[in-house]
Amino acid sequence: MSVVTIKDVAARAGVSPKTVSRVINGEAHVRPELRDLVQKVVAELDYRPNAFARSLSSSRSYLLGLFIDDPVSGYAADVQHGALMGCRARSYHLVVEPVDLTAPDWAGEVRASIAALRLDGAVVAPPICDDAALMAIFAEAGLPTVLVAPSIAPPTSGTVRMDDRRAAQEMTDYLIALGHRRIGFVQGPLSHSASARREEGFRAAMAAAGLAVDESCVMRGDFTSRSGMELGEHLLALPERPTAAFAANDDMALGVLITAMKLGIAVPEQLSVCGFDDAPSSRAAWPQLTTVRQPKAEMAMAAVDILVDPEFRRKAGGEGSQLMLPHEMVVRGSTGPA
Amino acid sequence: MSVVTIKDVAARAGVSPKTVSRVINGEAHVRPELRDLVQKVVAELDYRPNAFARSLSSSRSYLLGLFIDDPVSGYAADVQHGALMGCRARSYHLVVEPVDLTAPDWAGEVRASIAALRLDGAVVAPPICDDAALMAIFAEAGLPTVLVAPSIAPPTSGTVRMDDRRAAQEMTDYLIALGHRRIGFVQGPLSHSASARREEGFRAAMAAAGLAVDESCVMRGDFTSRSGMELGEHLLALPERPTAAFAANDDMALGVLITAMKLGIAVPEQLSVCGFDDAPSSRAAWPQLTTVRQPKAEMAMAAVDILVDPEFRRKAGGEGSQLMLPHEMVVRGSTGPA
DNA sequence: CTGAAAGCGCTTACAG
DNA sequence: CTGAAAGCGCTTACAG
Repeated sequence: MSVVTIKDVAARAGVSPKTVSRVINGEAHVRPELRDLVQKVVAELDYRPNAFARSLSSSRSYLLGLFIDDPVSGYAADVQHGALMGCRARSYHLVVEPVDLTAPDWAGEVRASIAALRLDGAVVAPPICDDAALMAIFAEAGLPTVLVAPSIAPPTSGTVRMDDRRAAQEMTDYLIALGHRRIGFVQGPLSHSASARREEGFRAAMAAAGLAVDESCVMRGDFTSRSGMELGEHLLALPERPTAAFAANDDMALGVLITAMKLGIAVPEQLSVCGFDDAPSSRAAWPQLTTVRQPKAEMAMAAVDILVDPEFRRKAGGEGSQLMLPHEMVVRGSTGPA
Repeated sequence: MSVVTIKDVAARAGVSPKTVSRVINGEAHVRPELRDLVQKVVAELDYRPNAFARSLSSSRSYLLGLFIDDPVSGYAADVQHGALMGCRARSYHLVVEPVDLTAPDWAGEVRASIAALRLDGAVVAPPICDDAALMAIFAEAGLPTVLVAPSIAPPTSGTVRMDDRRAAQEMTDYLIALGHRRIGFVQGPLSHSASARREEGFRAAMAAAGLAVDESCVMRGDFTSRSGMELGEHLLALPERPTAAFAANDDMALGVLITAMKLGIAVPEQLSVCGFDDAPSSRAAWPQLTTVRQPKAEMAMAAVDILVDPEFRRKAGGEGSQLMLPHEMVVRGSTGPA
């Protein structure tokens, strides 16, 4: 049990607790010899500052909250991993707070966490980062907040995102370059702001290539593979079947893939299928899905950096910085020439 | 910003801070009228005890650590979700601590977390719950520790698990009942203790049915779908091809399924495939995988309960309790008559 | 550059 | 049943 306190270190080093505090926190104005001495004693005694005492007397908790809708999804896991790595690199700790906007007292629970834990900052994942009521709670608590892939950009400490629109456009350009002209699009749910941006990118690319979008080939899903399967049945039963299907996420693309398989439509020979996210399901499929890698972990890590590292924040554009991280097209076996 | 302190509540209620403290912590010996009055004031002022002050003066932090190998895996996500729900139900908070046993100073990082956060307890997920060095750190720190699905049962505060051996036996029984006699088995990696238990169950069922296990049909994978695909190629190229393949987890089963599909072997008509875990990948496949649902979230929630609820702990068998939670066979489309 | 004093917001013992 | 005192282990302001 670590029972070494700052007093023990001070006594052993023959200095005051305040000097030990200075050394630990890397403050200036300590003679080099003293600094070295204290550091030596700290190491010898294996002293670890009590985070609670620290945060009780200072205004910092060294704790960041990750507010997330559904911590079980693959998306959430990547975001969390990134946030975790960011915290670790900076000696912060991460408290994961699931937020269920449909629960009766979700707001009370969020407020309780903020108040009890004196969080130093919040990282908020989609889709809840688009909820105005939640944002209001953070603002009211004066909690520095960085949003990951939000739809809009409310006045928070910052946002980190990727260019969904452009990525969808690139994917569509790629399909067009393969010779596809009749391309089905499976939209994501309206509740996820990325849905709209991905659709915009798709339409922009089609328009730029002078291709008409047949609205009977555009249908709305809910990001589950089940909806992809159902919509796939409609799409593939169309009198004039599309030669390619682009789904707004991988799970739905997987659903389309499965339906094609059931119907005996060969992928990619008779139908190219592509998704978005580079989710685990994109690799579980066969053929593996062509998709867009979303820098989920990187976005979360950058969010942490903005929160705790003044220098990083400055470089990212200061308070309210809007960081855009690069994505990546991942071409696999599910797409081919028309 | 919540700046209401215990003093504010005490002053407004006309009692001492100590009385407020008693009410908040549900201690006995407070006159009902006073109790009601204090509770009313707490509600009015929206008072939230400062968790740090609380843990500084008491010995509790109201913080539990979830120590986990790879927070990105689907397994981890379920475990975490359960732990989170357990904490929420009891006003604890969860700090997720990834442990990479291959990192140079993982032990130092674990010690630092324990010391800085004064954790009240640790929930440890597989496979790291089988690491002796890690267990030694917890023991040395005097940290109550509950293991989820461990292989062995070192002297910790408790373990929560399912009966892997029996579940594998039931799955094998099921295949045998379907008429399968020649059954391939894809072993999990030796690093996961469950691998051995699942194999034992498979062999026990075969033996009980008087069936010989052809060792050429038993091969070791590493729990990835890639290994399942590779081993599937060997398995399905065998001169006497098995009519069923049982993989020690879903990802590998999925790999076998994909290989079968590539080779034009119909599932389940020509080959039954089943996995273990009820991972997301088991549903992403087509046909969907027959598998065993492992009560991952439930195990983690029970681990939290053992840690923080004396009554639950007593019911579970007191210190060092060994809790066994029920699993469930999930029969889907990937298995059929031989 | 260094330290003595006070205080963060609670709870633990101890009285009564 | 209730409260006054002391203290948890740090940091903040303030001196020097």
